[in-house]
Amino acid sequence: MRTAPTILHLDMDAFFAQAEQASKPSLRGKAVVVGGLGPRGVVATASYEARVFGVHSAMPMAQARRLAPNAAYLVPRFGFYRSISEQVMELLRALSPLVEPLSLDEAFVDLEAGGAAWDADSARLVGTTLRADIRAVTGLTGSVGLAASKMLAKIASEQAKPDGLVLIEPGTERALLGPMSVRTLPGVGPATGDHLRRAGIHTVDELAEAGEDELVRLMGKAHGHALYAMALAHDERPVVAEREAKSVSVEDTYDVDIHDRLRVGLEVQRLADRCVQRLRGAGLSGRTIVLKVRRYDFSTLTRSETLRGPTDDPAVVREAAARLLDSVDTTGGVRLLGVGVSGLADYTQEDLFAQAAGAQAEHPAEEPAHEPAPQQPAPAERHWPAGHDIRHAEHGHGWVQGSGLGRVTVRFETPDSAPGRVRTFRVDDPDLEPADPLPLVRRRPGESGSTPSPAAAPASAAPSVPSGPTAPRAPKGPESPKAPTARAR
DNA sequence: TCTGGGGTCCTGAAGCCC
DNA sequence: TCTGGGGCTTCAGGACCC
Repeated sequence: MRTAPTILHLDMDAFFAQAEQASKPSLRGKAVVVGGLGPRGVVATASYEARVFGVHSAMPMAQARRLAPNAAYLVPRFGFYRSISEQVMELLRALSPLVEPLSLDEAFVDLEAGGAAWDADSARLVGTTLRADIRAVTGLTGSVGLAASKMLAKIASEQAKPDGLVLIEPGTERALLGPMSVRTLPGVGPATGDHLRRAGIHTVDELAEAGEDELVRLMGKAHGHALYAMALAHDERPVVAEREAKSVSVEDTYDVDIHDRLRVGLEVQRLADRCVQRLRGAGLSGRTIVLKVRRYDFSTLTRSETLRGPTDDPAVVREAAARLLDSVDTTGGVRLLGVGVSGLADYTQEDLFAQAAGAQAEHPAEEPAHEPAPQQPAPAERHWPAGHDIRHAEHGHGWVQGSGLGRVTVRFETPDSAPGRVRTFRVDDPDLEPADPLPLVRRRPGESGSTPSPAAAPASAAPSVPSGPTAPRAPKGPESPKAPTARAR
């Protein structure tokens, strides 16, 4: 255990919601909820103004709408958030080569490894400067935790929220942790929390008093040992800059349960193709194919099959997924289907040749990621997702406030304008076109352009384009194909 | 109230091999 | 030849995280 609080944890405050507020002046100071807008959507992030009403992440959207009917409801724009995240990560990498991104809005930094800090005073100075730099470059606020271990740095940043900095002095950890709920500890969720509570363990102190043997008996070997170590504030995990992906998967929840077995089969084929696209985009192949089925009653089951060798052949993955589906009873309907590949391996030269040969016969997988889904409207009846940027030939830049019944309502404003006016158009108005997000902070003339600007980001303006394999990596790691959602706890 | 999507890690059962 | 046991892999499910 190091003796100086030189591990930094950065957590952007209500990241998605804050980014939307920064880009839309009329939403500043207002309740903003970002998440899926379908009947089965959940909240990805709620602004602090929305949290006052009890809205929080992972809550069903329908419930959020009941709690905060007047909030602005927006779909996530991952390309936009990713471009901001890259600016932030660049600032972190200037501090140390050891930066471990956890998601778009969170990362650990080993300040000592970068020579940026060596004691409490220097660490605090780095944290303060970093927060100011993030504000200057992105216009957004983030909270910083500083401690001698990852676990405590994360707990510190949680305490610092929103828009603050907390440093935990080495030597004070156990006194600080002791009275806290066991749920504070990473890895203790609802199930483990309940389990411990039933055993009469509520606080970290009680966890430590229970002793290692008792915790192993209660929670199993790995979890028991880990819990005991955390209770004593022991955490030697290093900050790891490069992480390799272990699996790649895609899944879809359907607005309405699917009962037709044929349709279930077709969806599984489509998911298999999408999964392979992601796999190939990451330059990977995999050996184990996993099918995931969530039934009408929310019961979830998985079936997997391990092949003799790794593959990135869409036909092979499709066939394996179909075989796995054969062993699943879907009567009653399914609400979610997913296809994943694990047991990943690097692309091999042989694979490349095999694909080249197969590609001529294999057209489906070569289609773009945004293959037209059957339910997608024809170009004539254009779809304008809430919150996305838009440009009008006469009125300029704005964003979609809502659409329906053949109309789209647009608010014309930019990040550095005053709150703008609202106008309504026909959805097929030829003067309207999707636009790229504008930078949140306007660069002054003569300023270096080394930092990527959100406007340079891949177009989230093309709303039907998912964060496919060719999109920039989510900052979980250079090879990680995942596009994590935000959090707001 | 009715629960997303993308991941990671762990456990336990079962089968296989030596 | 039979049995036991350890070690390994595969598979399914659960918990957790953002």
